[in-house]
Amino acid sequence: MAYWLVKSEPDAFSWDEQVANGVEPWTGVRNHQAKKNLASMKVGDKAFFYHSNVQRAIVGVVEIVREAYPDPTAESGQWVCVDVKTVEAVPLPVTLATIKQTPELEDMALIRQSRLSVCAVSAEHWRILSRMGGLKTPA
DNA sequence: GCCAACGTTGGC
DNA sequence: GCCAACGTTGGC
Repeated sequence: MAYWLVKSEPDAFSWDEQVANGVEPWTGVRNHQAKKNLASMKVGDKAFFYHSNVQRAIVGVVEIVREAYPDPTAESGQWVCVDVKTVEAVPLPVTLATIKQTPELEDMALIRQSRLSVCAVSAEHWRILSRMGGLKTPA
């Protein structure tokens, strides 16, 4: 099982909407590296849900429930999306500022490539972030 | 609101 | 195929 981090601007699509919807197609990715990550996702993989721009924090956990298929919002058909299911909220949102202050996390793709909207997360980083976020069941 | 990083476009 | 111009993203 792999771990990921997906970004969304709360103004466009927020964690509250994700919770309300339960299962949501993760569409709109228009970056080749992010697309590659989407295409690598497997059912059962987990991802942190990150609020970019306004809040800049990890606020929730989602699970991949459908692997990459053509993004219906892309006319060309050359982009893909996955379906993600709400798992749980992060009790203590982990802010970008905190992540940057944590030496063990400084080589995360999230930090190194701030514009990448779908990032891989290592198992170790996932464990650290889960603990920081106050999650009871760090995978 | 500004700016850095980065992707894309188009002229040559 | 190079590179300048421009647009977008996201942090501050």
